[in-house]
Amino acid sequence: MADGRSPQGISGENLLYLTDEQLRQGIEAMFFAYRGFTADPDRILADHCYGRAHHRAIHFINRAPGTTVNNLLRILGVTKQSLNRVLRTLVEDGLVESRIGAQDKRERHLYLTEAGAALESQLSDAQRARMRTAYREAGPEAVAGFRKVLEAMMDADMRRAYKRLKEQAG
Amino acid sequence: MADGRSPQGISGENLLYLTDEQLRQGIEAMFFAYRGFTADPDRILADHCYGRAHHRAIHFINRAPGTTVNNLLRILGVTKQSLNRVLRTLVEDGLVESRIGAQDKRERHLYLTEAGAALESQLSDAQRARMRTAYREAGPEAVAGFRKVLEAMMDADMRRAYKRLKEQAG
DNA sequence: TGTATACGTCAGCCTTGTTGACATTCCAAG
DNA sequence: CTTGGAATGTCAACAAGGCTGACGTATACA
Repeated sequence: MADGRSPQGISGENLLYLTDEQLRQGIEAMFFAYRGFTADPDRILADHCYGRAHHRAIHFINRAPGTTVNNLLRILGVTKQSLNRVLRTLVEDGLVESRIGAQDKRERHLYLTEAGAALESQLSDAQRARMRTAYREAGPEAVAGFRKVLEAMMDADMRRAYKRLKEQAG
Repeated sequence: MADGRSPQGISGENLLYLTDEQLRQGIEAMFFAYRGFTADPDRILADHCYGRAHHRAIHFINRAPGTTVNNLLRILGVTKQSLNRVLRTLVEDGLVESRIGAQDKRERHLYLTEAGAALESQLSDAQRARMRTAYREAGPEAVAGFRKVLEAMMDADMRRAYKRLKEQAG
């Protein structure tokens, strides 16, 4: 690895895209792209005195209405204290509704209110617009590859969560 | 857009990958993948009592040795106060050396020390390993598409910074 | 009845971002 | 030579959003 090549690059096949330099460019691309990815929602959120954490909660509540707190916790990968702080302000501000479960009354099922859905679609529109431009610029084959690599980059449990969401509404 | 299709999806061409649902899946893929992307370095950093901000500084100093603080500031997109705090601890801990500029003595040129380079390569190895696995799993065409979409997702100034780094050491 | 689960909450800590104010050093233009 | 502005560093204060630990309540279930 000290020669700037991955072990695979040395063995037989011509895997130039696996050189350390190519991998590093991929790493930097992820870094810079993620900044672009969050830039538009961040601006909107700032106007509403919210942060990225609120966006994430709103996004996944919209994606899976009626989801429980525990479920959301697993998807977001934060502690319940962190999530609760965000969730509490969203409920107080009337963007999220928390309903006690019908079967299991310990659970709280989360829903966006009308106001919550309005903010969600404002954020979502902005982020999709960026995505759409990038997708159109890159073309369908590139998009397929993009998603393939991203999926391969996820931790196993996140990949499961991702696929579950896809099937749910795909 | 209320019908779940992008405007482009309606006009003539069959651009199914631009439906709102497809775009949303891309958004979620970015979110989950970025978690995986940072997971390995984060674990290593925690052992050293550092955070992601230290990683970013170390990465780009390694990438462009002798870079100035201002240059780093632009690349990282944070305030000088934020960067300075991180940089100060790295200098105090002997991972980064800050040399006063030869031509312009106001500038500080940043270099990794041996210890800094050691941590950099530990972090880098871990992150590259994840990237390599993902790349190998997805294949060369997917990788090309991945990078194409990421580049298209960046803000203009970040795309310039990204390309400059690529040319520098590509 | 006792244990486990789901959720909320309080307190405190850390990292990492922000703004504002101010000092220093130095280049360059007048 | 002086002065304006750029590059850098530093102090202070603050906020978001992570974290841990501890504790309480309601519910479910064996």
